[in-house]
Amino acid sequence: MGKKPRTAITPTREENFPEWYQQVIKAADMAENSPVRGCMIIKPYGFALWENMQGVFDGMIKEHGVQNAYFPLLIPLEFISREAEHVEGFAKECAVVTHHRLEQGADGKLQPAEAAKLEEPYVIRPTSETIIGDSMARWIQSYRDLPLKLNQWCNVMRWEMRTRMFLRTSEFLWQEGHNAFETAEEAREDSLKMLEAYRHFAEDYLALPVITGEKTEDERFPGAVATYTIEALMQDGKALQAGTSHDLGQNFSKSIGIKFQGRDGAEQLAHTTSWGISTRMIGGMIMVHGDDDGMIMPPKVAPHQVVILPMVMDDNEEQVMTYAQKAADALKEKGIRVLLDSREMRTSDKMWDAIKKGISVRVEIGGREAENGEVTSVRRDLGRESKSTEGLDAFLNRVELTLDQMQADMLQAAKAKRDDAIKDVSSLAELEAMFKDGHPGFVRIDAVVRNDSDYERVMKEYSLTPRCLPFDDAGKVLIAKAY
RNA sequence: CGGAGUGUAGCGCAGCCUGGUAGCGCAUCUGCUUUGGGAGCAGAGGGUCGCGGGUUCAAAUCCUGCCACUCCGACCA
Repeated sequence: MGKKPRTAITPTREENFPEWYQQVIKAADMAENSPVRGCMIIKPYGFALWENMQGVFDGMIKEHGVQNAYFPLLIPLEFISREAEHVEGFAKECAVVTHHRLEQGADGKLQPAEAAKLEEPYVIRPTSETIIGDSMARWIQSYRDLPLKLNQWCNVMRWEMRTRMFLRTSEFLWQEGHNAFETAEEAREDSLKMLEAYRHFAEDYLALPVITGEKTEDERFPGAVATYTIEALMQDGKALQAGTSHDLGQNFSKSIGIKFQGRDGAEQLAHTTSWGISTRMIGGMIMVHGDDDGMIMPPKVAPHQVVILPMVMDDNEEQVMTYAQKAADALKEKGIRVLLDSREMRTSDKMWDAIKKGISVRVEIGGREAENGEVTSVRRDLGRESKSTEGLDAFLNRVELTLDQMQADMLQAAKAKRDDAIKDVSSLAELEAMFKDGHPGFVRIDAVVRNDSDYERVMKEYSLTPRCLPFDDAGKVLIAKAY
C-alpha cells in the first residue's frame, strides 16, 4: 500500500492557515456554507459537539441559580433605541422585518406586499438586553424579586460584513444570560462569577487555555459599565475573544425602567449583567487543537469519545463484529460515547474519517483481537506512536483515565504554546518592532502605553487591538491581532 | 465598503492568451482481486462551463453588464 506520509488536510497550517481552517471543517463534516449569505449550516457532527457543550454549560449555570426561558426573535424597533450607546453599537448591523405578507408582483415574482407593511418594523435580535429588560421591568417589583437570573439558548443575527464559519456568521447560536440585582456590588460580582464560569468551561471542558481580564473602554459592550472577557490564542498567533460578561450597571435599568421598591421603601433601579458564549467557541477549538490531519476533539465534549473500527476479513466477519459489538456495549455501559463504525467502507477510509473528525480514541478490532480478547487503541492527539494492544478488560479499566489524560494533555499543550507566544516589552517602539518582525501572539506591556501619542498609529498599522487588561497582571495590557 | 482573486461533474483543478466535439485527479456505481495507516485492474454514470446581453458560421474561450464566493483591510462575539 502506498504510504508516503501525507497530511489529511491540504493545505497545512503552515502553508495557509485560513484555508486549512475551512478544510478542517469540511473534512470533519461539521458545517457548510448556506444559500443565505453569511449564514452556515451546522451539520449533525458539528451540532453534536454544540449539544455537548450546551449540556455541560447549561448544568453549570443552573448551579448558579440561573433559570432558562425564551424570548422572541423579533424585537420592536423602539426597544432597541432605548439605550443610547446600545443603539449606536448595534444599529448598523440589524436585520429589519418590515412586512408580514408576500404577494405576486407584476413580474409574477413574490415580493413583500405594500399593503402589509408593518407600522413599526421589528428587528431580528442582535442580542436581547432590551426585550428581556422589558420583561424584567414588569416582573421585578420589590427587592424580594431579586436577584433574577435568566438565560436563553437561541440564535441571534448581526449583519456582518465579512463572515467565517463558526468564528463570525451573520446568524449564530449562543446562550445569553441576563441577571438583575439589588446592588452594584452584586452585579459586579456576578459578572465576574460568570466570567469565571466561562474560564472553567473553556479550560476544563474544551481544553482552551484562556486569559481573563477586562476590556478597555473602546472595546466595551455598547451600554456596559465594564466588559470582561476570556481571550484565547489561536495557533496562527491571533487572539480570539471566546466569551464575555458585562456589568451593565444601571444603564439598561434606567432606559428600560427596571425599578423596584427597596428595603427602605424607596424606588431604586436594578443593577444588571449580561453574559454570552457562542458557536464561535467551536472555531476556537478547531484553531487551537486542530493539526494537519484535521480536528482533535477534547474528550469531555467530543461527539464520539471512542470509535471502534472492525478490521473485517472475509472469513471472520461474524467473529469480529460480535466481539466489536461486545466491546462497544461494554464502553457504553461505562457511559462512554462510543461509535461502532460498521459502515461498508474500506477500513483505511474509516480510519482517516475518524482522524479528520478528531475522535478522541480509536479502537481497532480485527481477527487477532477477537481471538485473544484484546483491543488495539490509539489516541488521536498522540497519533500512531501511542498505539497499543491490551486485554479488553484492561482497556475498559483505564479508558476513562486515558480520556482524562488526553483532556489534560491537550490543555497543557495548548497552554505551553500560548505561554510561549506571550512576550513582554517595555516600550511602544519595542512593541512595534516585535510585530514588524511578525510576532505571532500576545504582547504584554504597561497599560499606560495607551496614552502614548504614537499608540493609535502603531495599533492601526499592524491591525492590533488591546485584547484585555489581564486580571493576573495588574497594570498591564495584552495586545495582539485578533479574530 | 475599498484592494486582490476565483466561479467548468459531489470535491479539487486544467482548458481561456491563440474561438472549432468539455477534460483530468479524487469521489460515486458494477465486477474481480485485495484487506492491521489513504488498495489494484477493468468498465460505467455524472456538466444549462455563475447569470444576462453582444461579436461570430461557431463562444468555457473574445467584448460587456450583473451576481456569488474566498482572501486581505475597515467593523464586530
